[in-house]
Amino acid sequence: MPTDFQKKVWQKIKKIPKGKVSTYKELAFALKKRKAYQAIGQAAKKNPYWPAVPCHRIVKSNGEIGGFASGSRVKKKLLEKEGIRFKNDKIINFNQFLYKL
DNA sequence: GTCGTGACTAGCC
DNA sequence: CGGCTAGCCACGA
Repeated sequence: MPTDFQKKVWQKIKKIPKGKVSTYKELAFALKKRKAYQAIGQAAKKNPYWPAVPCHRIVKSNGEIGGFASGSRVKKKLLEKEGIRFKNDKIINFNQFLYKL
């Protein structure tokens, strides 16, 4: 049973257009709880609607992929498929792909 | 009700 | 620039 918080988080994530990414921080800020970035991660992890909810478009604020329940390798692959380039586990031109809410 | 954990971030050394 | 610490939020035990 999803909580309101999680639903809000997923709702935000779903708004991220293809080929773009967002950060936990931005998401938290959009939810009026800028310090809940870790809670965002909790919601993503418990996300039952994957991959309906593109939680793979959420990355760390420094441009790294971060973690991923199904494996960061898959996450990277999905993002690359959408046109995002990686340098090891960091996004190249991260700011360019960043989708600000 | 309290404690520990986590897909985190910012600050300090 | 790399490593460690503290702080914040939601969730499960």
